[in-house]
Amino acid sequence: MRATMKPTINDIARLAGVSKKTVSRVINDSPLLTEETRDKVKLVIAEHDYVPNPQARALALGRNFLIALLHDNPNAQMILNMQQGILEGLRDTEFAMVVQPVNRSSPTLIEDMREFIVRQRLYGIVILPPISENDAVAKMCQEAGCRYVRMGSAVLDDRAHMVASNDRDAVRDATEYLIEQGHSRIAIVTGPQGFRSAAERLAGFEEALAEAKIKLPRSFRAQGEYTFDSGLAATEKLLDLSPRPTAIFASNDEMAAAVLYAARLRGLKVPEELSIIGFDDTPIASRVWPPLTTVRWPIVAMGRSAAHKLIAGAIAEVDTENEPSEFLSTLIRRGSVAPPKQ
Amino acid sequence: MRATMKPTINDIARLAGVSKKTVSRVINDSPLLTEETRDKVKLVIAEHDYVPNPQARALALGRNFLIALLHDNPNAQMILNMQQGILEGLRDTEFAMVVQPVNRSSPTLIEDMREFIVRQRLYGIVILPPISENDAVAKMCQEAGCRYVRMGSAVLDDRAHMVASNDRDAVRDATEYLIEQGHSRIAIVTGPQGFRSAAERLAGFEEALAEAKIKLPRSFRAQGEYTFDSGLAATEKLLDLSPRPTAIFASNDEMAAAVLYAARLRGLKVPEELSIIGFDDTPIASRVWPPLTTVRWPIVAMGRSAAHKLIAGAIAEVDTENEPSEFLSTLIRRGSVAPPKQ
DNA sequence: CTGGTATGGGATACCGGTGTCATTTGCAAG
DNA sequence: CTTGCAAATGACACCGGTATCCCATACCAG
Repeated sequence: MRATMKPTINDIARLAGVSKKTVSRVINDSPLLTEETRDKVKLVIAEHDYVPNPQARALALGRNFLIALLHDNPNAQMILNMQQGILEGLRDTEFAMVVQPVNRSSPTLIEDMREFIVRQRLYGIVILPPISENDAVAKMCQEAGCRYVRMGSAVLDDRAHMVASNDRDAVRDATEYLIEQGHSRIAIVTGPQGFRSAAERLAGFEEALAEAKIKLPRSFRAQGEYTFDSGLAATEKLLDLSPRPTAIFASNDEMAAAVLYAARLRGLKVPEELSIIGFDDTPIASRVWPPLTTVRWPIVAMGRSAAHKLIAGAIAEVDTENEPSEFLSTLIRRGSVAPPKQ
Repeated sequence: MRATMKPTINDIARLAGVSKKTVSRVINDSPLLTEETRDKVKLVIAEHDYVPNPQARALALGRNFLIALLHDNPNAQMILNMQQGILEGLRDTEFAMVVQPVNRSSPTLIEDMREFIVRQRLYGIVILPPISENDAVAKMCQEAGCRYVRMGSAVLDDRAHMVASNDRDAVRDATEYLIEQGHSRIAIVTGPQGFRSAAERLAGFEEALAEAKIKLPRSFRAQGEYTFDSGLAATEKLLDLSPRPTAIFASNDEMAAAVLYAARLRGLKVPEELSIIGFDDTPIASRVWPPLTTVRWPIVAMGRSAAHKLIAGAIAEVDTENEPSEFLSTLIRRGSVAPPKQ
């Protein structure tokens, strides 16, 4: 039915009776054209389903229309939501999104990434935590001539390069909620050493306790690694204490699920004998019994914002002015928190 | 330090004292070259970190080096594993992977997809279930001149275009396991109408029961939609029955988690009073208590295979001969199955 | 009527590769 | 010492766009 060959700019130029440069001007919304000429060309373009070849444009313009998502993160839902957000931000543009997981502990990390960026001539790159906390990576992007935006749990770069949630405030709120419920023996399962998000969440937790003049014994701070198994081990230690905590804040949902699991293993009733708050609001939080009270951060909106920051300048409609660099999280109250029974 | 500009083929040609065509031949492993020339050029390439511009190659060759992953699926872990598999299959090639979610129920689905394919001049496309079951989509890919591979739970296209698990066999095995344990009142929460995977899983379930001469009352077949909430509603109906089933097979883990949740709501002990088997082996299966017995299918291997099938021919090292078009699933035995207590 | 100046639009080179075909080189046979 | 032929290399056009610069026309003032 339709032409079997994709029409090129030359075809359109010939059919419209103009030069290919004029067609190019129409495509690029050049202001130098008569309305008449523009309409004439646009009509031909529409009639023939003409789509400019992005490879040719990329070659001529010296930049590719590819945004990469870089991650080294086990949280599938988070990555997928981020993908969704970025794609929303890229909608109706000619940009596409490529996804690239990396290995944080690889010794050739920086070189591998540079190779990837150079190979694909990437236009921009969104870096997810925890690797986004690595300044060397950001520096390399800069050097490689690739725009970048870092996602994170605190602002660690200038506005243009950062989209952050405010984990500290969110955890402070969550902890205050536990305190309001009457808890005073509150423990935390922290995230891994060296993770900014882990540090921020711990800081928020400590701030809330300090403000309420509640002491945090060293033993109430158990180290986790953001994984289910590490959460399990950490919780075991906490529940072995005497007196044991009446509430536990886990630095992510994966570990919060582990806290719940560990409580079940010992026959502890949740939330009557142990209150739990998690972080992330992944699907797992609402699939366990009881459903977990947790902190939700606006991943999709943050992804959208990151995409906008990257392509601002390339796309006329996108302006980065009203893109915040910090997003607010909210506490989702479900069934895993209750006042302590004395 | 390093040259600030990326070297081009002309730079390399000049520095090596050969024509750019010769450099091109080196890049493409042409057999027509002297070892001497080849080595000389390769040395220069290495010295200057030269990477051919993929956009230029794509333009000259008339095909892009982009593989797309198309999905319309709520299962984040599955999609991410698939991404991982595809990227493994693409490793050390110049191909990159772009990700594109679609809306199955959009009336403009086919046109949107065609637009996407044509716009990006995609080299190939991996289609995930359930949209992979849509023959119109496959036909459109064909027409648009885009290679495709469909993932699915049964073979519904020729070898070259299909990577499938065998859900029917896997569910038959799982059901037989329940029967071996002594269950005879076994119910199923099915997947949504019109999904091939749902039909296959149901078929396997029915085959096992028929073989064991166990009757499947109509009321023991509750319709779900692969979502947690639908699984919850379906389970409520099953548990209202009298006598109620002693075991439930849920057609995916999300719904299996809902079965568990529903059992808890009524104070039923799992697995003592109710055995549960799920499907997918998503992380949630091992995060709930008790951990779910479930069917695991080799998503990563399947993704890798799909990528290989797509780029076979483009990459010398990849041959599609030993790529199976059907992959086997395995039953993962955890804690949600026990003999019925009479 | 002439000359100056905007302004729309075209000719041509160029982006960085690849295909085609011509040319050079090496070496055995005549 | 030619000639013949195959192997190795190069010249040049081309892929489908964009940038630069130049020309044609229209409009205006003097």
